[in-house]
Amino acid sequence: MPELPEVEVVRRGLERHVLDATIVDAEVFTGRSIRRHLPGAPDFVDRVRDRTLTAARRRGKFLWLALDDDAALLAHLGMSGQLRVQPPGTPDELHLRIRFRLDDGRELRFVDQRTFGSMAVSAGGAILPSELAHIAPDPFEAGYDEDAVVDAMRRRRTNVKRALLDQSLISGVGNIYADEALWVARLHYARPTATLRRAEARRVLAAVREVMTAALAVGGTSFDALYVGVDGERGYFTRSLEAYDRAGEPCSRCGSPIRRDRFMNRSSFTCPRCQPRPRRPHW
DNA sequence: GCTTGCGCCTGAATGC
DNA sequence: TGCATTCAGGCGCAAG
Repeated sequence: MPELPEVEVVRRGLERHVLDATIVDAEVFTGRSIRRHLPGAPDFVDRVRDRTLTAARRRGKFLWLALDDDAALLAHLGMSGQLRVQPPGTPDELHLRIRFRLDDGRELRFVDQRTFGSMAVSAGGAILPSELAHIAPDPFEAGYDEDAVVDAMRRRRTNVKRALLDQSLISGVGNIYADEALWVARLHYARPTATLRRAEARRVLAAVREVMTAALAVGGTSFDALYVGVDGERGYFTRSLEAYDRAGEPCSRCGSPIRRDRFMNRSSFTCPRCQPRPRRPHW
C-alpha cells in the first residue's frame, strides 16, 4: 500500500539505478497494467523503445521517468505495484506485468499482484504529465501552498478524513497516513471540514508532514542494492504506527484501546479518548 | 459544480 | 479438511 513516502523511496532508487540508461525493448504481459495508455500495448512499446531515462520525478503517489524526447513514462503503484531493477538472468516474478530491457542488460520490471497499479507514456509530459493536471501538489513540493489548502478544506462540505484522501485537494495521503495524522492532531475522522478552525486545519496538515517525514526517514534506509521496490512484507511500515491497524491496543498517549470503525468502505482507527467523535450539530 | 459510492483485483485470513 | 466469504486499498467515473 504505497503512499507518498514509499513512492519517494522508489523514486530515489530509480534515480540512483536507472538514470541515463536506455530502454532497448519492452514487453507488456498484462494489458490491464497499461489501461491508462489508451493507444494500447504496441504503441506503448514503440514510445519507450530507444528512449533514454533522463530524470525521476514524483507528485503525490504518481511517479514518472522523463524520456529524452520530452515524453514521460508514468507509473502508479496502486496497492501492490513494485518497480524493480534486476540483473540479467533473474527469474521472472510471479506477477511480472511489464518488462523493460535496458542497454546494459539489466531489466526494469513492473510487478503488481493486484493490478490496481498501471503505467502509461505521456507525450510531452516530462515536467508534469498532463494526466496529473487534476492531482494537487503534495506537501513536499515547491508549489504546495498550505494556507490555500486550509482555506479549500474549510470550504468543503465533507469530513476531514475524506478531505485528506482527496487527491485534488492535497496529494500523497492514503488511508494509513490519514489515520496517523488525525491521531497526532487529535481530530476525529468524521469531523466536518466546515467546522474546523484554521488552527485545527493547520494542525492536521502539519501532522501529515510530520508522519510522512518520519516514515521517509525510516523507509529510506530499507532499500538498496540492485532493486528498488516496495516490499509488501518488510521494509514497509516497520516504523511504529500509533493508530492504524492497532485495534484493541492501548493508545500511547492515554492508554485507551484503539478503536476500529468501518468508514468510507475502509477501516479507520482512532483513540476514543484523544479523538472523540464530534457532537452534532458542530459549529 | 460538488459530493458520494461503486467496481476493479488477488491472495491471505477467517467462517462454517 | 475443504470450500466459501470477507477484507485490503487508490483511483476513475457514474450517479445523486
